[in-house]
Amino acid sequence: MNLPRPPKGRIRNIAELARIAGVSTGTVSRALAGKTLVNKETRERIQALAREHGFRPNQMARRLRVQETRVIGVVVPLGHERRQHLSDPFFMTILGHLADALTENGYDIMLSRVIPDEEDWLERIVDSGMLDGVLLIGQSDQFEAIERVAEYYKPMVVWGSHQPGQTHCTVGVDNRKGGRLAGDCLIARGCRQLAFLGEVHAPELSERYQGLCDAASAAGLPAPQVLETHLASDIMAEEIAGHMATIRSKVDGIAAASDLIAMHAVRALADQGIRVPDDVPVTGFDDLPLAEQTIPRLTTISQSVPQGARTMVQSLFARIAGEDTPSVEMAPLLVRRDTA
Amino acid sequence: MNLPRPPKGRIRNIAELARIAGVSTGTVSRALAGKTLVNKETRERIQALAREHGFRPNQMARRLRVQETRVIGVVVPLGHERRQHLSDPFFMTILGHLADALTENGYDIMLSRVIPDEEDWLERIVDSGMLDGVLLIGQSDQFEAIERVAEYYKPMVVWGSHQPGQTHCTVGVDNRKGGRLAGDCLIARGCRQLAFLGEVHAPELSERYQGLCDAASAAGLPAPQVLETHLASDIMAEEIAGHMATIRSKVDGIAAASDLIAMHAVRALADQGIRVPDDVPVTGFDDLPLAEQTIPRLTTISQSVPQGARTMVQSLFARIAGEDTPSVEMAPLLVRRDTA
DNA sequence: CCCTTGACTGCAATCGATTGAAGAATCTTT
DNA sequence: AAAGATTCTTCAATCGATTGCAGTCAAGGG
Repeated sequence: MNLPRPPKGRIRNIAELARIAGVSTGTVSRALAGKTLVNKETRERIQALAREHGFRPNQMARRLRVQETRVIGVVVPLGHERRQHLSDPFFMTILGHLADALTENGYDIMLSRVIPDEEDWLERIVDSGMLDGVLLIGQSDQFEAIERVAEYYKPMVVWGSHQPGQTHCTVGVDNRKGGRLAGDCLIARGCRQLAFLGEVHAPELSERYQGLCDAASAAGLPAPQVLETHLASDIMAEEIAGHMATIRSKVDGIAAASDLIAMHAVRALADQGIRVPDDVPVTGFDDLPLAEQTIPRLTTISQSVPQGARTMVQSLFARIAGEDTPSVEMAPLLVRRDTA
Repeated sequence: MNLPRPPKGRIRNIAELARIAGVSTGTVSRALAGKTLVNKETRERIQALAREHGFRPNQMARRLRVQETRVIGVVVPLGHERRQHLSDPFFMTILGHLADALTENGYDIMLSRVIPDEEDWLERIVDSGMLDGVLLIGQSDQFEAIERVAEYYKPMVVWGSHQPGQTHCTVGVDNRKGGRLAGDCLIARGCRQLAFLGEVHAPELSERYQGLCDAASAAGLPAPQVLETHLASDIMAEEIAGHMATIRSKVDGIAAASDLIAMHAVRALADQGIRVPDDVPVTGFDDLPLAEQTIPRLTTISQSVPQGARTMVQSLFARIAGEDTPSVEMAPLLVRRDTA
């Protein structure tokens, strides 16, 4: 049961093992792979020898040879918002679910956060020869680059929004409809002066704002104003606090671009003695775990992140197997909790 | 500025590129690496050709040859608590910070969640030949296995607690002192009947409980009771709610094993009309972002996760360079917020 | 005019495995 | 006992790069 503490005279490759076993490298390779092609006795003898010396075949070499890595790249492009970090709760949440789904299927994960300075950042990743497939979390402002690569590189699935006629395969929620749901909810509570708290440079967020506008115009209200906020959490808190200090009587309902933003908004309002939702209702977006963790719990638009992650992984596996999978657009869902 | 949309007749390796360039593979290799050894004109011609055909050298082959991967393994062993998922907020938080530090230094990250079924799970990882170094998040119940590997594999740093005389290099907080701080804080608020909410199977958590006992005995109080709770978040919520329903008048102060547990406890207490901190103060442990995101904000013991992550990465780089770094034990810090 | 030097470029070994084809040894079958 | 079938095992090519060493060629020096 015990593994040998100091693996004696370290063996570096199958050639050395072959020498001390008195067989050829081919036999060793097959023996360690458990192939029945080699005699049971020699096979077990070689395996015992390998165990004894703590030898394990070099995966880099094996993968080079078999041209299959069982590694999936999970890539977060930070184009429009460079200061945003991986520790962002949305990334972390979806990454956690992707990781669970991938490891359960025996794949390793290579995690990259890239700042798309070089135009060919994505080509570098997919052509590196290190990956069996790629999952992109968010399109950022890199729609063109993603399309270009999708033309020839099939095993790639992107979390983001779907434009008519696009080549690359996305999984995501209908952001515009999500924005609409948030707007309708606020209006139903009697809000007349809506505001969108976030930014509108990334396509996903801009669509959420569009949806909010849809709701407003359907109710005969003016277009909601945009309160600009960066996505990097270190500066976000102050910015939001600043906004919240200026809105008295100008805004009576807030649709935030994300749960994180909503959370900061609720906190800033509370600090100013403005009651949520009685004075100003607030909606989030994403339905991350944190939406349930705040008190009051956030009313928010659910992106079904766990389900989305599973869908991405399934779709990717199908693509690795050579199939061509369509984009999936999930329906957003209003989750009513305590803030609106 | 525009990359070619359909990279014409795909080139698969430097040999093909060499052929159409009319030079040898050696020259191509050197040219693409930007070595001045090759004539400026040929070099630029080859680079242009590569760009034109969208060719990029295979990293697997290169890394096999140069025996350096620039990939760091980040490994989460789930020994005693198999149901725990990667999406756990503590993992995600520290992973985010590790990822930031590593990518800033040009390293990629290979993420593995392992369930240590096979005794040699860690050997498999470090001997895979795919990694320049390994960061382990948590020791779980795998102290032996980690020690065994640390004997011969140097570039490894572990987040966890330090036992006297151990071989492997850890970075972590003094958990016992942390438990003591939590206990002292609760006692100072007048609590006489403390409880530890969590589990005591992993060494880190058990030390936190020890610290709590230290505080109790220093104040002449009986040993705090342990309210057992799993770490997997799906079952945790109910379990905690169950506990909270039974403690009336038996417990007047709760030290939770983590922020996540504390958060659930606060919520469960609130649902029962028990006020926090007025009726029952609660402390967390970790000081994750979520501790600030709940309302009320959690009073908690800070593990300085961002700093710890930086320390791990620095220490690992030193080890990759051949130095031998000592373990680092950081001092925990009581962060007073609203729950105790 | 020969020799040295410098500037490139090519050759071929190497990293550490996998695997098809061919060879050797043993066993059947007639 | 020869032919054929089985069962292992070895040989050598292959995956796609990198790099020390040797070779070529032209310019410059004596």
